[in-house]
Amino acid sequence: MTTIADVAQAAGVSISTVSYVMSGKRAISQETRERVEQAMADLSYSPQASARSLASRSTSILGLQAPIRAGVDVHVVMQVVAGALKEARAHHHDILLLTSDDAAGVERAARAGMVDGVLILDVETSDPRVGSLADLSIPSVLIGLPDAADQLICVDFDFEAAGRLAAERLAERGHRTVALLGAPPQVQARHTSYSDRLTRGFLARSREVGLAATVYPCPAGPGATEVVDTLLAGAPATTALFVHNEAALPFIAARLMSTASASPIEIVALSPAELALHVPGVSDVIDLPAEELGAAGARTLLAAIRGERPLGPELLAPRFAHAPAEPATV
Amino acid sequence: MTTIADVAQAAGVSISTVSYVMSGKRAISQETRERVEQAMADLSYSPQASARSLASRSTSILGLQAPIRAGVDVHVVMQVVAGALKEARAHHHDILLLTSDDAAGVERAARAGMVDGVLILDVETSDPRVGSLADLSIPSVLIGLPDAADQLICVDFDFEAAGRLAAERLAERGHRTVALLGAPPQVQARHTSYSDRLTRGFLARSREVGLAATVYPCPAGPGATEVVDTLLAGAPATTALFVHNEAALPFIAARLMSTASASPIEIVALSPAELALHVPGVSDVIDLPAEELGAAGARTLLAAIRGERPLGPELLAPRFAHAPAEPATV
DNA sequence: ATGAAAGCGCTAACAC
DNA sequence: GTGTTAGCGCTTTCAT
Repeated sequence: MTTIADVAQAAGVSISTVSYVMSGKRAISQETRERVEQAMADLSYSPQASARSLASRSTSILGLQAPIRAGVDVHVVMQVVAGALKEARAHHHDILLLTSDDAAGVERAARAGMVDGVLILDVETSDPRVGSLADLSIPSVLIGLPDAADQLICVDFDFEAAGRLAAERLAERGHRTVALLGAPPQVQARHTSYSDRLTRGFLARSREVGLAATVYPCPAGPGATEVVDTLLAGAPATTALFVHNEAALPFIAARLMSTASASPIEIVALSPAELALHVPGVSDVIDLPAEELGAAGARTLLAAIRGERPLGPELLAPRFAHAPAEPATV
Repeated sequence: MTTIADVAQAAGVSISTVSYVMSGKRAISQETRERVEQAMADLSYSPQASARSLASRSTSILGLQAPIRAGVDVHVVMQVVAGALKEARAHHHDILLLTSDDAAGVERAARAGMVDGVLILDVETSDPRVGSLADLSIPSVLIGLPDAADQLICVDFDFEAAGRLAAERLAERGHRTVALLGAPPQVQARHTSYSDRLTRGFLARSREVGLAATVYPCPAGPGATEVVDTLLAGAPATTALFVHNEAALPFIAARLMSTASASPIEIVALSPAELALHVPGVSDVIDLPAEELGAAGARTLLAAIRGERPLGPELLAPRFAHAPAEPATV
């Protein structure tokens, strides 16, 4: 195992010089720097993380608590994690996986000094995990928007704006009676923040633009088919659907296409773009930028670790995944 | 921040005594142990991971390289990760997420002494990542079975046996012409080890039991419907399907049910049990024990870190997810 | 059964 | 611009 002392000796300098070459925290002459870098390469030296961390009191590791829970879309979670990981690595940080749904795990990692900060995914409206977060010695960032968000750093997709955007688009298209097919029942029952906000935005804007709107929870998979049938039976005037449920979307679309009807029912989906763009029957997709969300969370956490505090929650604005049907010149 | 010195002082003992109380590496009198434990609790002491790791030259962290790649079933990956994480935590270890598909990342973490071992998921038949693994200073365990598996520790589901088991079951049921609907085209093209092994076992045993069997790659989602149509058109004698593709399964099942036929086509699925058990039209499910696989991988890695070497690859035997349709008394 | 002390490999004052 | 050195908080010999 090569140590910093080996490198120093090989380069004919002191160990602090080697250290400063690595950190860039003080000026080094061009010549010395080159000798040191050559020595590091020759010896294929890697600094020891634990020693560095003990001396510097920081780890270059972010804790990540991701949920593995019923109804949570694993695809979205994976993408958020991928985005966070990518961003973290881009800033020379690693990610330690913390057991899901376990406030104690976060505390343990924080107190053992294993991580410089924690990123917490899929936070619920009243999440039991947020309580202990405030008196942690390290910063934390939530992806999600809990009730007690005031004193916490939060990053999320702007679900409320997405709901409004969908209502506007449906109204523009001339619809009068629409429905929101949302998250699975167990997610709605938990009052997951995003589901509530989406609904609120959709209903509010629908009212403003004169849209009659109803909301249905929707199970993933083939079960979605029944919901569609129930909906069409109960509200036959419905001419368009706003679907926020990637796992149900193909089934809903398939069901609508097989249901012969005078005017086909239109679908606007909120989903990761690549999952919904090619589902036949979906006319518009509001992208759920999962990877970007993870990256934003990591970026904000890194900023917090540096001591920067954001002013309020950071909400990613909704966007349609492809250009609207109107001419691009508008 | 409380240190071991604070605890020692509070308990009126030396630092080493506190250390030995924690590690249990030498005998401590009942009385002393209690005083020390009391002091640790009073001060709510957590040992500092980096200091411990620097002194002991081990981290209690497992590196985990999980793929986030086209065609890989995210649900299965998540379950494997969950199983590994659970097992690791049960043995007081943590998990560091390593960037996917990046041999350099594994090396970096190993050489920086960030992890005591690495667990590598979804290894392909000829995986570029396995080359550098052998001359790492720390042990590694593959979940998957690459070609050059001889010198590497591998854990996997026994896909070949699962293929045979499916063929046997279909033959028992009286079928004569069957088909395997497998992984998405891009996975098969990569010659992912498991896909090959499943096919091999299925075809070999089919031949032995007099089954005419064909293999079709199968895209996830609605695209699967077309494959079913193609198959039924090309081989109308087909009376049963063996499906290994969770994401396509509901679509395949739905398609078969809508295709009115004299005798319905039977489906045996290989899938995580909870995903397939309740899909209508699926008669038998061979469970893909994803979580167990992750746990087995972690367990084997922990054993390897302790210095134990297994003799050959560890293959989890396939099992039907629920009791066969025959009377339980048989 | 317990204590003293020498490191582990690095960072960051404090020199010059 | 570079070197010296005192820690960082633990584990683990070596003593007793």
